[in-house]
Amino acid sequence: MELPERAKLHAMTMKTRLLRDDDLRAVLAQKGIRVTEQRLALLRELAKLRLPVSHAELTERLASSGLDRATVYRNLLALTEAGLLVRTQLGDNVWRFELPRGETGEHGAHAHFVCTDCGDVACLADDAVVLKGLSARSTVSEVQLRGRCGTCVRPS
Amino acid sequence: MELPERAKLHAMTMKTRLLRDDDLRAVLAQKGIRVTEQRLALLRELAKLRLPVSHAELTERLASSGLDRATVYRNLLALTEAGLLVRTQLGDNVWRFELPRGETGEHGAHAHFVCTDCGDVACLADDAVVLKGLSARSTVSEVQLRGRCGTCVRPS
DNA sequence: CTCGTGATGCAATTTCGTTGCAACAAAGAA
DNA sequence: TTCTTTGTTGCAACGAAATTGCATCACGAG
Repeated sequence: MELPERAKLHAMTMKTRLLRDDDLRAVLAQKGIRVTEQRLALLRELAKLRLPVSHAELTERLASSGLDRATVYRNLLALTEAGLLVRTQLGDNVWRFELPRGETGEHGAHAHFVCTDCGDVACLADDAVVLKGLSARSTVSEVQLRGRCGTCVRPS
Repeated sequence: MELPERAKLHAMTMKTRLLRDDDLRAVLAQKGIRVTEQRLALLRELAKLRLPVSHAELTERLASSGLDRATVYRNLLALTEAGLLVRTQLGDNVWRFELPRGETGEHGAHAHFVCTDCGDVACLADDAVVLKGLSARSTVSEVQLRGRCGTCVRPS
C-alpha cells in the first residue's frame, strides 16, 4: 500500500520542507487538526523565519493578517501538542516556538544564541558548540548561549 | 602581600560557606556592594535553603522580616550581577536564584548545567564547552546546558 | 558627625500567559 | 449542495510575575 500523497507528505514532514499551502494542509489533516487560514498563516510565518519566535512577536507579525493574540496563542499550544512545533525557553521568561528541524520528530540539537540586549535569537550550526567531559548519565537536551549580538555590541 | 582577612574571605567564597554575618558582610564589601540588613537576610535565607528559589517564594519567606517585594527583586538582580548568585530557569517561566554550588565562586566564566527536573545547577569545568564558528562581533556572557541530571534521568 | 549616593518601601504599571463566551467556519453526513 | 456537529476565532477580561517611579531612609566615605 503506497499512497503517493501520503508518502510525499511524510517526506515533507521529515525534511521540514513546508512550502506550499497544500503541504501544510496535508500535514494538519494528517494530525487530525482542522485546517484554518489562521493556522496556515501561522505555519507559513514560522516556516519563513525558521527561528524560535515568541508569542508576542508572532502576534505582531500576524496582526496584519487579522490574527488575534488568543488565536495565535491557542494555535501555538495546539500545534506544539501535535508535535508540529517545538516550544523552548531561551532564558528570558518567554516561550518561543519554532518548526522542528532535524530528521526525526525531535528538534535538532543545534544551540541557540539569545541577545540579552535586543532579545534576538539566532540558531547556531550543529557543530558550533562542542561538549566534553560531561557526566555520563546526564542528558543535555538544550544548549543556550546568552550575550550581546553583533549589532548590540557596537559601542554607543 | 597576604591579607589574612581577604584570604579567608576568598576561601569562604570559593567554598560557598557563607555562614556568619561577618562573612556575608565581607563578601558584599569585597564586591563593592553596600551591606544592608535586607541583603544579609536574603543571603542568609538562600544559604539556608540551598535550592533554586523563585522571587515570589523568597519574598514570602522574607516578608516576616519586613522585606518588600521590590527590595528582594532588585537585590536578587544586583547580587546575581555581582556573581554572588546564579539565576536559572526550570521551564516554567519563573526565575529562580541560588547560591552557586560549584567549586568556583566566579560565575560566568564557566558553563552551567541546569536540570530541568530537580532544578539542580552544576558548574562545569572551564573547558567543558568549546565554542567555535560564532559571529566574531557577538559576545557570549553565559553558557547554559539544559537537560536532566544523572539522578533524575534514572528510569522511574 | 555630615553629606552624597545608593537602597528601601509603597504603589502603580507593564508584560505574558490564560480563559470565558458568543459568533463563526471546517469537515463529515444526508 | 445543504445540514449538522464540533472545533475555532475574535474580543475582552483576568491573573501572575516582572519591572519601574518616587519620596524617604541608611550606609559608609571623608
